[in-house]
Amino acid sequence: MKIGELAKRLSISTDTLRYYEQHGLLSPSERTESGYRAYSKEHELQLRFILRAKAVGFSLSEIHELLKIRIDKQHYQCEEVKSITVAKLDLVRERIAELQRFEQSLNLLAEQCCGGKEPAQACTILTTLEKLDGYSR
Amino acid sequence: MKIGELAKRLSISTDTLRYYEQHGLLSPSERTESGYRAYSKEHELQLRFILRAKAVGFSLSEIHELLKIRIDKQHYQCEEVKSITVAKLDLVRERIAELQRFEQSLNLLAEQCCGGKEPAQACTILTTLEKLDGYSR
DNA sequence: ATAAACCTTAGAGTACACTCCAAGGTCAAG
DNA sequence: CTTGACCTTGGAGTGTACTCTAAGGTTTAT
Repeated sequence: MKIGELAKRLSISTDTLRYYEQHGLLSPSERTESGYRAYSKEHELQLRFILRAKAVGFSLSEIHELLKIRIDKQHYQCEEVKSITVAKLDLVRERIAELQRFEQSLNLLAEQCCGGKEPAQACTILTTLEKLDGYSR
Repeated sequence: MKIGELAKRLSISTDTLRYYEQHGLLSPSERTESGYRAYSKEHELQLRFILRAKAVGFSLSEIHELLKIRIDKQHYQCEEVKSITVAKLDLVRERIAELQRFEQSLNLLAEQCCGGKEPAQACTILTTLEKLDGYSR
């Protein structure tokens, strides 16, 4: 399978595929005589794994860790896979909490503001941002 | 007030202050004879505004929009300020929803996995990522 | 035989918000 | 009068995940 076909099958670009190769996520082991990348069925499975891991929120470097384990399963333990997952879960939850703080503040600002054609001189959003105490992260 | 003093007062770096200047967020109007930046009380207020806007989640380019309004309040309306805020709120909510989908998936993966010393060959996280259907976005 | 559609590489560009560096000028204290 | 703490500039580097470009080689269909 050449790069264009694999890309089309999984709806990604050939650029992305080359990028993944550069970053050690998916390297076709063979080339055709003319130097074209040749991907096998197993490469397609690995790419599906990558895309699914991305879809649940893993970054490429986390996926890299997972791939090392996937490729050499017998030398790793469930524990290690789970700890990558739990670490990611913690990260995601932290990020959600941060965004929820933003949401709260923004919602308050939006609710207080009349949003009308009044000149912005007395806009509560502006004045609140001017007066608000503290701005920790 | 020289750059170092302002930086210390608001606990940010002088690099950041110069960065904000380069990006049109806060430009000291004066320089000392020797070319040092001189900030006024009003500059400090504007910087507080910037930091507070950051603290509620606005990006620097959104803050740029807000500053244009803040500086020239009489030529803008509440409506415009509110629409920037609501647009940001929508963005934040979208991002939260995405992260919550990640959280759901990751949580499911983590819960299913024994997390023990068992070899990773039968790890449910790995097998689920291999089997899972679809990977939209 | 030639045009279209594919493939190759290295390298630059994107967005975001800094952060760090080198090479040099200025200012206050001892 | 020198040391150290400050200030200046331009430019490069960071991390993430691509995306695009140029300049060229290959394959396939007509």
